[in-house]
Amino acid sequence: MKLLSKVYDPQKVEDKWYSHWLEKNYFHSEPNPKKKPYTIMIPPPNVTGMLTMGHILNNTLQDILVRKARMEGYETLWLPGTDHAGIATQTKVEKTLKAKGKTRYDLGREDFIKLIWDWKDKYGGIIINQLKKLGVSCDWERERFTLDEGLSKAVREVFVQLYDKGLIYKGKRIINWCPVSHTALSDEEVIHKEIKGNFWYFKYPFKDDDSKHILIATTRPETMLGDTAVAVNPKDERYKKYIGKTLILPIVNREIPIIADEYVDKEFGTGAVKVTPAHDPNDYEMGKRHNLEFINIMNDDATMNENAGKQFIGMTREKARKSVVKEMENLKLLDKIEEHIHSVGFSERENVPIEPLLSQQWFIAMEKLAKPALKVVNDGKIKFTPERWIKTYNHWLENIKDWCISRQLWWGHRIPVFYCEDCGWESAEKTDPEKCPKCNSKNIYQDKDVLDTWFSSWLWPFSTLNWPENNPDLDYYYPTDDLVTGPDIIFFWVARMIMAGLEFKGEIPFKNVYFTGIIRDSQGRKMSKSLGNSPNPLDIIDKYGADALRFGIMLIAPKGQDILFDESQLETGRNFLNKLWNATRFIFMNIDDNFDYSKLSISELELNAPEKWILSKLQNTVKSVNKNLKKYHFNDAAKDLYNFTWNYFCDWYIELIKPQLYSENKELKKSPLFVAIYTLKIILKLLHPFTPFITEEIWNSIKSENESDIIISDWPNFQKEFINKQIEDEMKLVMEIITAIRTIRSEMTVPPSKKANVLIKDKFEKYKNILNKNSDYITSLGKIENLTIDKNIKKPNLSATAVVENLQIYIPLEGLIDIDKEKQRLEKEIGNFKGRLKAVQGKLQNPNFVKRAPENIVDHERKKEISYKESLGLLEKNYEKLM
RNA sequence: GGGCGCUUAACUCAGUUGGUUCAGAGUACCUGCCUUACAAGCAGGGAGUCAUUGGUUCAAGUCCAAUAGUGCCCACCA
Repeated sequence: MKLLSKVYDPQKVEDKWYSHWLEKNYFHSEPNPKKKPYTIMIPPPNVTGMLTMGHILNNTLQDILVRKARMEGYETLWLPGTDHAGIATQTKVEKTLKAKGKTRYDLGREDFIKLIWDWKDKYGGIIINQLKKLGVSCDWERERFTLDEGLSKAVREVFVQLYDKGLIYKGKRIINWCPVSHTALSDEEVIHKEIKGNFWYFKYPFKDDDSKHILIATTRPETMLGDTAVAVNPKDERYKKYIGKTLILPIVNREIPIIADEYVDKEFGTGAVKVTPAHDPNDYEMGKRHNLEFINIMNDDATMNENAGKQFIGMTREKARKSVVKEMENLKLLDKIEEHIHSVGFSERENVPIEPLLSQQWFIAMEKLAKPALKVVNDGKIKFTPERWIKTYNHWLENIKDWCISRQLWWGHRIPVFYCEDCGWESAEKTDPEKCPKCNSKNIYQDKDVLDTWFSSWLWPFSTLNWPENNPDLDYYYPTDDLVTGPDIIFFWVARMIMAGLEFKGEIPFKNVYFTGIIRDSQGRKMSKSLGNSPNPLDIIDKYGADALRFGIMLIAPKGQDILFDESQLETGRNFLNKLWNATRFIFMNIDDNFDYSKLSISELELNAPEKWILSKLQNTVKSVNKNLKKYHFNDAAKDLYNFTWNYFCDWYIELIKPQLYSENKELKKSPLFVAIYTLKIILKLLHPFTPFITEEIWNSIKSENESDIIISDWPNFQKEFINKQIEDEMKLVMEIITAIRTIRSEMTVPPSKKANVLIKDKFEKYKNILNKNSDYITSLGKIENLTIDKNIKKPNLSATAVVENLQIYIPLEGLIDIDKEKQRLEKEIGNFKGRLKAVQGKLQNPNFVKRAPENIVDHERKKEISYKESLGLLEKNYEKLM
């Protein structure tokens, strides 16, 4: 037995056990044909990442699933890793260069990449170490990185397969160009925001007659420099006569045609649209339909190029906008400016407006891949929790567009396409060719672009198991079981993993997807660095301990709803663990060193009512926790454990057995104490997935020598034989009596130190047995001097009364009783019962209710009516006696 | 413009299959307690027209519809 401090101190415990678990290799998994596998692949955090509250939520959930599965006897693998996060990482390292006044171009591609690898080796482990603080039980021997050798191989295999099938293609399209990171982005990496802007009305004069003009409205004046037409709706009577005529584009003085296109909305703006095919997706489509010229007026960084005209070269978009407007004003071609709110695409990473740009990029044709992915989810082969995300998933996949996968970055998987300068050969290759297979020329080069980070992430469930090589790990662990992730990456990641799993592995990648909520601050705002409202989880762990953080988060995290987080909520978790700690201390204090409780078993003990009762309640809890975890109702499971431990075990059971524990007769304490230890041990096991550290600490001080660490102990299964409904009812009555006595004492302000006499009148001797059996418990918890139970008791003068079922409780309070107070109390109680009676009678007087409601419901209402009437009668009698 | 959520006590939220201890928890508040496990505690208490309106039903926080407020996602309206 150990001495335990009065307050639980996580700092002393957590690191010790994490090292212990690692030393014992409990987290490591190898294929074991005798066991069923249970596998989770971690959503790999960015190497650049720092632990956020989102990670805490997500990884606690996974750890709960994993630890439970491990205890249940599955061969459990939780495979960890990090994501190379193309743009984020490259930007981060470029910033360190910039501080030295350099750019990546000064270093050149090779050296720059080497620099990022150095950075990764130095800082990439930070988030992993932070996760370890949380207690996650990942198999660190299997840690992977989306840019490591094995994953690169998988990426290349996939690229070549899709290329050879014709599903990867190169094309000139309007893409989202990020002018800060100088790369194309996929549609998913663009966030639309409502921006207050302007509508500028410009006059474009006719070629034949420059006194006449057509009025157009635009939100982006600077793009007029690339206009190659003006479009109107063919049915628009106002403009019909002008179709086919030629305008002079001001400033540039280019001749542009007026074309007719259905796309144009007659009602919007002026009904005439300037067309800039190289800088707007819709205009691009129109440009193709009408064979217009595509004039790109911008450089990669969204400054103006020579096509924009000499006076604009080098200007930023913003500056060019002002210049163009001014110039138009000077030319007297600016008609008016109106305020206009419209949506602008922003780069997700850099938070700057993206530029739609015509550019040569690589794409994946997605439609074919999407179809089977839709099927497996809608057929229920992959289950989503909460289910409603299926709709979002369907909507995206049904309207899926081709995925732009090329990025003009240096950090990432390079596109494995090779070209021959001499004969024009082009091919995707699994290994770097030394010469052109067609003409033997050595004049070959590889595509300069790299792949979107998600191109490696979407292979994560099987690339981490060394696909494409056939190997025992892949056979054993794939498909994985659960995926836990946020709904914000349902398109980026979840949908694409499903597509990849089906396409390349021929099998779903996971059976269940649990979508967590998003953690927000107490005002409902998203946590973000710029707002400074994102607490550092490591500080919280220092303050409360990882267990309290885990448990606290689980208590407030409802299924799939967003979570408003406030640090004070974690106090509940911390207090709970302290309660558990102290309950343990209490038990320890009562264990005699010279008695070995591990030699006892429940079957050979004689159990009193409280023992039977707590064992029954315990099994209810086991059942409920298992049910809730199975349904991913983590907060309900946490609440089950909280309520059982605090309200049943501590508040009632331990209090009930105290007299026996303090008794001189050692025999008397054997059975209650053993049941206390037994119950505590099961609580610890159920709690272990939620709060691994404290449970391992307590477990190791209480377990018998032949038992293992709790982390690999057996998970408690429901044991029906302990359920005892009769005892539960009995104890409920006893507890109601005790509470009634306490209430009177409290309301009559009888101090706890003053013992009282209590008389209980059991008129019909209905509860004689129960009362006799449990009178000691009532005496001790009610702080009673003398307890008298009889069928013939006369209410003593000046006593407070209460009614439980049809028992009357009298507490004589000579000298203490305040008649007015007691009257008030009784009036309140009487009012209470009258209300209830009225409600019940209302139901019973409704003939339809009696006729149509099921019999047991009607029966129950009748019983209630009788009982209320009885209680009311007794209360009223007592009230009258007071007068 | 479409889709998906949310609205229950002062605050943050549970409430699964309509019925029975279903009107709850934690925090906060009030009263009394340093009762030898725990003041991060114990005992007791007050507090809600379950957003509004209508419908289905013997019976509605619970199912349906509409409305209001609020949040998120998707969508090419210059």
